[in-house]
Amino acid sequence: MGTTKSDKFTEQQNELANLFKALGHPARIAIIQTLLKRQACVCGDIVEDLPLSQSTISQHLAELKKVGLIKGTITGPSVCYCINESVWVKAKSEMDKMMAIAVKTPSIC
Amino acid sequence: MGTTKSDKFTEQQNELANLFKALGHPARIAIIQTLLKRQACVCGDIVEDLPLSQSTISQHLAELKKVGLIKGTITGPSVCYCINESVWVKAKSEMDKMMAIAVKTPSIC
DNA sequence: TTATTAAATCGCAATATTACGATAAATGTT
DNA sequence: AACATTTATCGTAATATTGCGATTTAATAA
Repeated sequence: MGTTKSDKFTEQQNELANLFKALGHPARIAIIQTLLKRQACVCGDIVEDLPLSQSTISQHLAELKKVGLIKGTITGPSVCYCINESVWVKAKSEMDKMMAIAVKTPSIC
Repeated sequence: MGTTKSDKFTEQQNELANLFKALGHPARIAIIQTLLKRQACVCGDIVEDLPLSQSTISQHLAELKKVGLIKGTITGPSVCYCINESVWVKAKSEMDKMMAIAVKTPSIC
């Protein structure tokens, strides 16, 4: 095993889980925070900011890109990454739907 | 390796990542949705609802309990699980802080 | 063309996660 | 006490994730 049984759950449950999962690593949180602060930035700047190797950061960027939370465009020899606003809008609304109910649900046990 | 270098990131980044990570599996999303719908429910009911074995669900419940998103109290022979409202309030505000900025950040690349 | 720089990908090792059956622990019932 | 029920834990197997160095790829510069 070691494999998530995605086929046993709904499309919506899998999508939401994938979004959360992509944000479930401190390096990826740090990357997002950097992009929010700088609006956009070159991959190399992120590598300088974070205490991880270039190849490791490249992998984290790829995972964030896979779920659409960020996008990157080639600008000459380097790649400029930024927040993919529209996906965040959708992600936030999905997450909010759940969280808004959760914070109003009394803990009755 | 295979080990996240948590010590290289801030407490806040690790906490946020751990919350997201706990929600980063469709079974755990499904469990939360069930608890939101029923307000509270016995472990066995969740096992009946989801297409996973009893032991697997017990592990997912333990992970959600570890980060505090749910809590369980023993009632006779069974355990009643419910949303831990106060932790969700804190989690939501942390997540919102990031997401509110993200949805307003223009995609400039 | 030949270098130089930037980023992605490959290959690998270590650890983590997912899942299940079997077993154990705890409670309630007969 | 003996049994049934419920949930947690153990042991194990398969796969995934994390991380790094080395290499490759792509684009510019000399």
